[in-house]
Amino acid sequence: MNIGTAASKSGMSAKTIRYYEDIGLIAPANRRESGYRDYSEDDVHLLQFLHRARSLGFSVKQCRELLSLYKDRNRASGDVKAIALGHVHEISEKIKELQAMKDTLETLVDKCHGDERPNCPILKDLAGSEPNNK
Amino acid sequence: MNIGTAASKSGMSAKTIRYYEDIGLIAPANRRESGYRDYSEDDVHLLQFLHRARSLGFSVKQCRELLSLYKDRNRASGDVKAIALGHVHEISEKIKELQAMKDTLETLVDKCHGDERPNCPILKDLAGSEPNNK
DNA sequence: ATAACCCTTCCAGTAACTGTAAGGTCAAGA
DNA sequence: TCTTGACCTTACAGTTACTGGAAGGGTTAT
Repeated sequence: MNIGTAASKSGMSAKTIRYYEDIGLIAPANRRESGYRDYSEDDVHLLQFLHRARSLGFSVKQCRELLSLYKDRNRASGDVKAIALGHVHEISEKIKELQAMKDTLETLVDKCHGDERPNCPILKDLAGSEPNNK
Repeated sequence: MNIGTAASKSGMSAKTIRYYEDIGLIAPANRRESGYRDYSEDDVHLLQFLHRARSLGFSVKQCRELLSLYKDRNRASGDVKAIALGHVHEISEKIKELQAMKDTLETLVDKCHGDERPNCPILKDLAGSEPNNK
């Protein structure tokens, strides 16, 4: 099948598939005489794997590791678990960070009357303790 | 003061300050005869504003808006509040997304025995309903 | 004077694509 | 058969917000 078909079956764009080939995340596709890339169901399956992993927030680098473990019939389940756990940790940290930002901003927004008057607590906070109306 | 001093006072790197000047987020600094950039306390204050805004997750583009509101003595508090609220919304969405990822991954990790056997539920999930041990 | 450290500009690299341009291929309808 | 439109190709630029490094000049203290 053509790249467009493989793209819609796997959920990613044709652009992305070519990109993954470019960076060596996936092997170069077979080519027809016309030069068009030609994909099998197995190829699509691999693309789906990648799509799912990326949508779960694994980086391309992590996908590379997961792929090599996926392709290795003797891989240890523990290796995969370690990658996943590491990733869970990263995600937790990111959530904490965002939550802290959100809390701060919500506090500021609450304090802001949000009318036409120029006195804004949000700007005051950003400007620090000693606002400077240059 | 030199850029290094302004950097440590404001909490950002000298590189970043030059970069902000480059992209026009801040005005070009005054120069000494030597060509060195020269910063005043007011400049540092502006840099601190930016540092705080960036650390709260505002994009550079949003910082540009905030800055122009900050410099405008007649700005409406409501404009600032709108930007902040929009940003809070973005952050909330991001948190939801990450939380969903984390939940999925934790479920998978729980199912994984994590030993030396190659049968891994995480890879199975990534591979979809019809695993293919090519 | 010499070391140590600061500053300058400029170019490249990062992550993971997306957009665009210029051109070749394919299938279906007039 | 010709044409139209959808699809494919490569290659290069742009995105975000910086960071790293090279090559070279300025400043300060000993």
